[in-house]
Formats: sequence, C-alpha cells, structure tokens
Amino acid sequence: MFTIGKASEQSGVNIETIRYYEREGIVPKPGRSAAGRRLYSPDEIATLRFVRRCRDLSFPISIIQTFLSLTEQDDRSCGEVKVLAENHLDEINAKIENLTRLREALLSLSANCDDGTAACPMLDSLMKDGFGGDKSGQNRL
Amino acid sequence: MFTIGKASEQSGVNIETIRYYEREGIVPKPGRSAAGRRLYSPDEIATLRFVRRCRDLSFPISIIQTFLSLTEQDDRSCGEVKVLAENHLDEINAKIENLTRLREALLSLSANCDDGTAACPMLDSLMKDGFGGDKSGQNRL
DNA sequence: TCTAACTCCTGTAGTGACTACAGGAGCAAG
DNA sequence: CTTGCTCCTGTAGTCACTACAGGAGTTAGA
Repeated sequence: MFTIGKASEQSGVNIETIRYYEREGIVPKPGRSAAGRRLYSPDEIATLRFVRRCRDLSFPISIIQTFLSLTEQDDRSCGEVKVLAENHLDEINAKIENLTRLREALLSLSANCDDGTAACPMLDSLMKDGFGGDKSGQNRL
Repeated sequence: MFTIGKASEQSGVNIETIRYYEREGIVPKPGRSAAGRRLYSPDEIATLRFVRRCRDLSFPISIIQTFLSLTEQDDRSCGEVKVLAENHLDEINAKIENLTRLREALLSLSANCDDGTAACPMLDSLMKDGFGGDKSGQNRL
C-alpha cells in the first residue's frame, strides 16, 4: 500500500487532483491508515493512471466515468467504447478545423500590421461595422 | 441610445455577457435611463462588437483589454498589436499540433476496437502498466 | 531525544469566461 | 387593466482543476 505522494508519482496524477477525484466520486475512496492517511493499492493506482491517460487524450471526466463503469461489467463494452472514441475524434477534428480557420483569419488580419502608421489596421478592421466575423460563437477553443 | 437587448443584437454579445463585461470592468459602464436601465451609444455598441470579434479570434480577455487601451492612446500601437497577435498565433499553432498528435494517438488506439471480444483492447491498453502516455499534462485542450 | 524538514490532512476559494436562475420591477400593446 | 416582454440585481453553477491556510503526523539526522 502506498501513500498519496507515492500514488501521485506512480500514476502521474497531481496529489490535489487525486483528492479532487475522490471528492467528486470519480475514483473510489481508498482505505486509511490509523492516523487517517490515504493508502492506495496497486490497482487503485492503476485506475488513477487510466484516468490520467484518458485526460491526456482529452476525454472529459464524464466519459471517463463511463469507461470506468464499462471496465467493471465487461459485456460488449468495446462497441460503446468505439462509439465514444469516435465521437471524441469528431470533436477533435472539428476543433482542428476551427483553429485552422482562425489561424488564417488572424494571419490575414495581422499581415498589414507593420506599416508605420499610428492607427493599427488590424484593430481598425476589428472595430469597423463592415467586418464579417461569425455570429455563432462556435470559434471558442 | 439603445437598451441592452438592442445592444446585444447589434453587437452579437449575449445580454448576460454584456453585464458580465461591465461588472468586470472590461467595458465602461453605460449611462442609465430614469428607471435605471442601461442605455448604449453606437460607440459603446462598437466596443462590444470589437470584444466579440477578438473573442471569436480566441484572444483572452486580458489581451483584449490591452487592445482597448491601445485604441485610446494611438501612438505606435501597431507594433504592440502585432507582437500580441503573433504570440497568439504561436499558441494556436501549438494547439493545432497538440490536437493533431492527439488524433493520431486516438486513431491508433481505437483501430483495434471492433473485434468481437468482450474485453476492449483500447481500455486494456490504457490500463496496462507499459503504456507510454505523456507525463507533461500539456495535451489538455 | 530533540528538532528540522517533509508529507499529509481538511476546508475553502480562485481560475476563465461565461451561463443560468430567482425574484422582482418597468414598459408597451391591445 | 391585463398580458407578456424586457430589464434589474445578486448569487450560484459550469469544467477540471489549482492554490492556499492552518494544523497534525512522520522521518532522518545531530
């Protein structure tokens, strides 16, 4: 059994984040020592590592909770996992597209931005009435 | 002069967001009617629109505040704007790169994920000890 | 045995940029 | 005069943490 510091080291999850996961019920509560310190089994550390890897893949916590419950009841979990992973991939692709469009917009705006004039052409065109811009608000990162 | 509803329509900024910007001092407080309702001039609406466009370009509020103060004192603002825009572009490019790597990782993980087995190979490899994964935590969106 | 440094505990608040809601008041049209 | 719309303030929730205060236990060396 390992203290929270060791569990953090071995799983790659920040100590504060481990306690947060426990508070939120994302991972089960570990046992405690006589003095009230958390004690983690290798399996519990593996779960923490799993959560971290999923977060590194940018899965939201809600999906990770689904994954964790699927690993317990192992009937046909794979199909569900694939669907969740594909939806997530779609989101990632959409974000990449958005960012790419955004980059183009910024590049063309800042291109005129080094003539010696006092008023900045970039700020100017962002202020003007005629400028396009999307009203969707979907461009957020 | 326009009420907050009209200002929202014309600027594309949500009513609640306009009040939030005011609370946080991001835009100046507008005048009020006798009954205490906010009244916006065309210029104030233009400022809201400017903020929205910058947000659409994913500039953080802190940078937008710098932009707004630069538009008031107009000496040599362009150089500063260009630097801020270029830093922002670098961040966007970094995000695109991260997401692209992440997509590859997810694709290769989910590729094996449709054989008819009960245990999911994707979840399996995320659980295993030997799996790589980055410890940097920089993959977050 | 003492002490310093370290780790751990709980609880709370802060992050960014909003969004949602409760509970009330004004205002415009029929 | 009523119905429905817009507006007001203030507070709390979102997501996934992160930071800090103030205290208690633990470990290693002198």
